Amino acid sequence: MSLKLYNTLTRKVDEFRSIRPGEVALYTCGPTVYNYAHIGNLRTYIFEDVLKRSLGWCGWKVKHVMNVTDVGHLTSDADSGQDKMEKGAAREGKSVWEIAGFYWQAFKEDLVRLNILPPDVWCKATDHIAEQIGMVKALEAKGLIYRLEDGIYFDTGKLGDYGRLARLDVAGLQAGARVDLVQGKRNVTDFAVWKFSPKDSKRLMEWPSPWGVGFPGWHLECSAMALKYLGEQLDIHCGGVDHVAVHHTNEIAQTESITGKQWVSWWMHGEFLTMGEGARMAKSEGGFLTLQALIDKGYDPPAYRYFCLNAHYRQQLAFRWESLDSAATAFERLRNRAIELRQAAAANSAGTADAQTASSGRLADFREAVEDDLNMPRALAAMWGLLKNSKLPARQAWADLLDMDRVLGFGLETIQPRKIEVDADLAARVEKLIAERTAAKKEKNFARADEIRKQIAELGVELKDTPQGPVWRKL
RNA sequence: GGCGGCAUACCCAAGCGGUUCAAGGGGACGGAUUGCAAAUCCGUUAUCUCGUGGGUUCAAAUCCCACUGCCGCCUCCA
Repeated sequence: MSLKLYNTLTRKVDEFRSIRPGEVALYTCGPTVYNYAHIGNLRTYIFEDVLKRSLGWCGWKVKHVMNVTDVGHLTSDADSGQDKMEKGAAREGKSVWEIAGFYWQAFKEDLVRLNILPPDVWCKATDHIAEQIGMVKALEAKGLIYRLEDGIYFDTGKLGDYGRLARLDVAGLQAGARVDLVQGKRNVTDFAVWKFSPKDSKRLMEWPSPWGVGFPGWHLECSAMALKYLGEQLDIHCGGVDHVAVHHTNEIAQTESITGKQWVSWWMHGEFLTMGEGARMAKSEGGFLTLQALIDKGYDPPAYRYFCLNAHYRQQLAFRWESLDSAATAFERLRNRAIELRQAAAANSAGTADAQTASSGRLADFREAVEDDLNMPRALAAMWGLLKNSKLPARQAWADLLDMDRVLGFGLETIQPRKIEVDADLAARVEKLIAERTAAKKEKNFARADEIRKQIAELGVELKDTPQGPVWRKL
């Protein structure tokens, strides 16, 4: 049980130790369900999945909580007064609740398609309004909040170490702030813990509170739900790097103000997937790639997972189609190799002592990579080392591969050959051509055979002659 | 303006003081196999080299400084 992890709090890689022996309380920031997740979001969830699997693989029992932000919060168009949820609802002519339900479901499906294990607890912000109001009350009792026209704000100036996580230079922020100052805020870094509904319009989502009708500030939900499900101290809290400076910093401020204890031992952040051609992938900017878009282009979701695992989680990764192609090819080889190995293993007897040794060497490399701050590129290298080792008895290699897959999460145990939906019409045409070609081959009329193969290729079908006869598949 | 990161072969990407002066994947090329292909297997593909220029050190891709280029955050974007 030795695992070294980078901690944003200390900016160092340290050996992970849980608060309670053998158990890990893990909180990961979940999606705001007003639209589909884009592949950049998904990269972060893949990283968190690898973290969670690695903890389990190293022997910890993990309790994982993930929130779902279904409360509308403000868009970046500060003056519009509309929030993302309501905007999504207006766009699609549905209620905010329908929107939230729909995209949450879509998100869950993405997780399944990427072999991301679901959390033990899903918690929705709107199911925890009372807890959030309770936190504001607690903050009020400590004299840490103040009231402005549009909401109740947290006074960050009262905290000595505000911004410790992000190492914020608060003075510097004030000097160079390019954030529009809310009128009356005492510090640039102050943030809303409760927002009032606009006087002239009724929001679709709003709740009464001791301070007035409105809705909770965004940062509050994670604090409230993490406290509820994981207690006052938890081991690891994750999210995207963009959350370091604001969201997580504010979560810490609120939570630790209330409990008086260090809340989170380990903060971990996944780096961004960037779009090669300058365009940034952001939900709020309209154009973004979803997992479904990749599928529509013919990629299998685990190929995207492979693409992500090929780079370290703390490294920015530029999305390029050719890089994805490269990952997709590698993943197909892995899939085929795994299927062969599974079949061979079923027929094979256990290995010799020598083979056992060779095998444990590979596993040792793999373990070292995992334990070194989740170095998946190295872990994949170890996996290929195992697959390339033809001396290893199949049963042994298969057992080791499955063990590695507990971390990698490609679902190799039950993986099936890639199949692409083909309509019956096309299938019939291809079969007919193949029959003709087989006949031509029998007569040694290879020119004719090649011509037919060309015709088949024009239908977007790849034809292979195997010892078992011709095999085809739609590309 | 503040904070942070990155520059390694054709591409992606590990390595972060010596113990391999550089993993793995993709691609390309050569060979085996094939009627020819595909798939598969074997081999080759950074050796005045790790953006450039200095420095530290017995020793640097790995540490320090400068420069250049790129990227991200500081907006309720993962």
